[in-house]
Amino acid sequence: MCEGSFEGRWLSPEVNSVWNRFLTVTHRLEQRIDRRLQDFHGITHTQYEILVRLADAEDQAMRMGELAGRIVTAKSAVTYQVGKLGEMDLVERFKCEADSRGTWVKLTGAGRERLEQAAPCILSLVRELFLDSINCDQALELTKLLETWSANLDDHDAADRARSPE
Amino acid sequence: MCEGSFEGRWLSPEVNSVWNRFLTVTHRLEQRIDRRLQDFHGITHTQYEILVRLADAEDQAMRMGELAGRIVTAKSAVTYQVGKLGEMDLVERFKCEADSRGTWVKLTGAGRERLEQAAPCILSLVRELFLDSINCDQALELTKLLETWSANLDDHDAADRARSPE
DNA sequence: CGTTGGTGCTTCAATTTCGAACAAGCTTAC
DNA sequence: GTAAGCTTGTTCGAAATTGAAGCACCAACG
Repeated sequence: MCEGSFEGRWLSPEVNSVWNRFLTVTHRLEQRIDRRLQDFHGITHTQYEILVRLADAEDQAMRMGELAGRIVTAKSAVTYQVGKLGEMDLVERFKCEADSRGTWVKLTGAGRERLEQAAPCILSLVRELFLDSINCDQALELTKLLETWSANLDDHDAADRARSPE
Repeated sequence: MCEGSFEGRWLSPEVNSVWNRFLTVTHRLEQRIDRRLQDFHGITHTQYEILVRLADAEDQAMRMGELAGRIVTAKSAVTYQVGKLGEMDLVERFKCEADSRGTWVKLTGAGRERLEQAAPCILSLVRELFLDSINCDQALELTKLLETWSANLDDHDAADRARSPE
């Protein structure tokens, strides 16, 4: 990237340290958020993410599969967590009319309430740790970076799909 | 602390989407790396991280606690994974002379070999997905961002430590 | 029709992670 | 010295995550 084509087996030290820092920072961020959610709101980060996606969705409802796609985890994990959220009455399941294999998950009133309690707390943490301390230019740059990475990952996924069906 | 006075309860949409993308991208990156490590080299990402840290360490050895600090996980998880790596003979444990509560973990020859096999594969993936597609300025900017976040997290940890001992 | 292939979700066993409780050993302050 | 309090690392049980296998259903082509 900076030092052009790069035949060595190892990354140059500076580059390696960028990647290490990246891993460390992301882990620490998630840990922080997870802890705060559990301490103050009794849900895990995965559960919170589910509530957020549902709240954003049309009709506050979503299909299991799409949910699994958005938060990035195995489908079986979503089944499990939606089960948990169901026990807490934060979420409800409905059979899907159009496709009877399918399941809709819908935010309940209690679910919406819980989210509205938790969200300001978490969002202020996100601002504090992640966003407040960066300026406009940096935010713009970050957005670009994220888009780049996203596109790279998409390419990679596409390449995989192209390879395996053979 | 969480529900205090607070009028912008929600992040603005653009800002929110930065955070969401960030979460998504980091998860996808880790997933990719994990899969490649398991498919081609028979170790998980956590195990790989342990090997990397040990290789970087003086004498290719490290104390359990420091290891847990570097890769960001619970101490018990490190005990577990070092156990696994021990079974595979990639790592060895030694009692610590200076402090007999302590344990040293040391990379074995086989461990070093395994790492040298895996590293180019993983690093090229990291380059491909993460680093190649960004230019020098962006890399610089990213480094700054990571430092900022790191510092924020440090402050936060410090604030915690200051609060709890009371 | 029917049968073949693919999809959506769940179930299950295996693995991993976490936090709390613990044992053992250091350290400090009297 | 020794008692009180930290630190280090492990153990334990509970929770979460994963991938594979399975089940029920759709779609589409003969």
